[in-house]
Amino acid sequence: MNAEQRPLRADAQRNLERITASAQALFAERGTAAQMEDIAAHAGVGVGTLYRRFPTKESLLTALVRGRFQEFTVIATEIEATIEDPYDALATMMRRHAETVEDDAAFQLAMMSINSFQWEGIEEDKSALNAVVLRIIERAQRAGAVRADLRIEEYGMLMCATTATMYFLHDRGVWRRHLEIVLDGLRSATA
Amino acid sequence: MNAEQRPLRADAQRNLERITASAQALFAERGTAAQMEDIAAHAGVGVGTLYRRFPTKESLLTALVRGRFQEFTVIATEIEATIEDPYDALATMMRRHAETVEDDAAFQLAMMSINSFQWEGIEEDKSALNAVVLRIIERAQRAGAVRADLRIEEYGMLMCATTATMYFLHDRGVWRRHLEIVLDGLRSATA
DNA sequence: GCGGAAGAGGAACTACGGTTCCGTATAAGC
DNA sequence: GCTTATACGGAACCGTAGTTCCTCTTCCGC
Repeated sequence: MNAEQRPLRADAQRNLERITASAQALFAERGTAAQMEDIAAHAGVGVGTLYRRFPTKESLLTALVRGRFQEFTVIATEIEATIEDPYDALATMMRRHAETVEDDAAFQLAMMSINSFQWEGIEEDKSALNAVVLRIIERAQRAGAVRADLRIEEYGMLMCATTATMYFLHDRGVWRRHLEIVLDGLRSATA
Repeated sequence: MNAEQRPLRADAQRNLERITASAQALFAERGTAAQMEDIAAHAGVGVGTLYRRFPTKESLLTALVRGRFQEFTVIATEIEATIEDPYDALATMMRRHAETVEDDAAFQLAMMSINSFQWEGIEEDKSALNAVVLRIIERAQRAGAVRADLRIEEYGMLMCATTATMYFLHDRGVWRRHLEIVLDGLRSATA
């Protein structure tokens, strides 16, 4: 197969890093509308070089999105281990996840469409995250802090909604308000 | 000025209606990605004819969006006059507004970007709607049914979020779940 | 140092979709 | 019926942005 071939040549490695960084920066700033030529220029390479590493724009975006998405799992795991209070753990996770997305327009779009678009290989990442999130939700439910009818699939939905307020409403901070209202809505009716 | 010129020729009037209906149908089904040629074909006319009435795709979309947006005001006004219970009025308005958007992908996108995109002339429609919504919100607040810190600008934000769950999550009904949680979050902390 | 495989660059190619243009058709008034 | 302003159709045009391709360069093992 196309195996893990020998390491990249030194210059290629260097360029790959610059490309990745530039792509991250431009996608964050301009969303998925960022152009391949601009990314290449920003990285100081030609488009041909860019296409050698990432055969399509989508593959470039996907690589970046997966990388950032995996941070979600790291964050959730860290919170699970750190925060005692079951409700606080859930609330903090949601806030931290939203903050992760805050300054990256392309990532915002990716998060919203995570369930309606085929991001090559994202399914693995998604189930890894789901496992941790599920534990955090169930812990909060067992403690009676969160409505019992909250289902794991709804986590993505709530994040999608929160992210939309960032993406579409260019008013830093509104999303916090949305999340606050949602969190209030998640508290047990009998709290 | 370009005044209200004489009425359209009979055939032109007929075509205008078919164009409007086709555009509405295709934008609803395919979102803003619906193509001008397809719309013309669906209406049984050439693109030239389409462009005679609507000089740009954006103008066509805007006309449709404004039309649908105005329904919002009608709905809100009707609810204000009909529903006694202050909380119920607010909740019903949100549900009805969301339902209005439900089967129209382009309109969903328009609603989400209503504050970040220049929809020619939408400002008027927006302030007409705002007046009614404000009364409904304040009535609910005076009754102590809804958190006192809810601000009128947040209505659009909540609808944006709810709409996003329709647009991105292709699961009819999730949005109702989102709205339910939000509505719970809106109830007075002291309710 | 040399040979060649791996890499770089960027002009050119392509597909797509909105928009224009103009020759032809037709409604509507005399 | 005739005239003409209005309208129609759709091929052609154009800009945009992703992708390809081919020539030239550079790293790296012998």
